Amino acid sequence: MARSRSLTDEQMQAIARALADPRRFAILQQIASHTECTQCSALHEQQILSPATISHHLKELAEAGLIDVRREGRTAALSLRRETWNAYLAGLARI
Amino acid sequence: MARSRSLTDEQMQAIARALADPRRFAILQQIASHTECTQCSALHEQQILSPATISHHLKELAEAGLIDVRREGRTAALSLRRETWNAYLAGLARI
DNA sequence: CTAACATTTCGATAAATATCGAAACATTTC
DNA sequence: GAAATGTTTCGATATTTATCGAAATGTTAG
Repeated sequence: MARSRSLTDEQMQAIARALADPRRFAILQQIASHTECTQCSALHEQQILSPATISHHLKELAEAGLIDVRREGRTAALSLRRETWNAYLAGLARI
Repeated sequence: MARSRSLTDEQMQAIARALADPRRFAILQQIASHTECTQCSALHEQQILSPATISHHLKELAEAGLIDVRREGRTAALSLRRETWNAYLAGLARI
């Protein structure tokens, strides 16, 4: 079980912002259900977005702490950080 | 217990967008903990925002289904719609 | 009905940001 | 090391949107 300490207001906001864009959220969903998204290009095909834009969104998600990006050469393993995700849900629930 | 049916993607998005702005989120929090926010002007004093802007944010929150606004003359009762809120949390949890 | 108060609408502005093409940057494989 | 493949950075653009002041609208009380 992930050790999720509670998030600061800034972290909460960063995540809320990251989730606000529909495409970005779609990307996150795709990563969460890890269906073949070991690369940017996989996302590129499924979403109708240029590699540049995908790259930008992945960066945002990573900076918000929502995903992990492990690069191994030309491949990448994208994964949802459940720890952050749960902490975010917990934060919202505390409203 | 409110019978919250699950939200459409559009509703989820609308809420995510509504939560993305820090001021708006602060307003929502204030409403949720209903400390004396029976009027726009109360919010006006606590947030550093013009009435016009508060009004705008309240509209967004209402349109996203996050709050109820019951006006009674010059007073208003603002309240969090727990039903929507829970449905949103449930939607996110389903990722 | 008028004065006082509270909120919304309107119009404008400034800041944020999603998007892309092209160029630069890795990394692997031949 | 050159070609191929995949990703990021850069610069530019267009859209969105948060914000406000001022005017308009509504509501209560004298």
